[in-house]
Amino acid sequence: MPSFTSPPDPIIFNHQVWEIVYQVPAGQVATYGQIARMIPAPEGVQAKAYAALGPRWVGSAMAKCPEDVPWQRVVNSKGEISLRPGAEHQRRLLEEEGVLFDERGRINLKIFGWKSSIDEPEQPHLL
DNA sequence: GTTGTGACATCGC
DNA sequence: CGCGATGCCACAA
Repeated sequence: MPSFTSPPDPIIFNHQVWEIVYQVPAGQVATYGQIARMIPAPEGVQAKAYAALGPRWVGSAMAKCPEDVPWQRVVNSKGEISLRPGAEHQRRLLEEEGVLFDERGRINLKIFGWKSSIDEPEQPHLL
């Protein structure tokens, strides 16, 4: 199983990802892109490359996530559970946490989207 | 050495 | 809002 674009320090990066996922409270979900943006690009990695690969790095990190990590709370930007065996189980776990799914099996990120501290920029003034 | 793939995001119509 | 196409890196066979 390819690590899919492992950063210079995959161990460190994965740890960063897991640490963030740990911070996701039950009943809320975070997206791969959101998590990727919360982690600074490792040295030697172009910002553009990181922008394109960050989310996937997060994905690969989740592929190796320990059981302690609530990987179930990590979904794609569409608020949908990624294709993968056990998705039904994941959905069930989220429902147990109070996360509601649309008829299409998607989560309303407007409601259940995790509000990370650093990902919550100050609201711009509408001049 | 080449080919294929891999838990995604974003832009355009 | 939904669908289609594109971008980018590293590892494995």
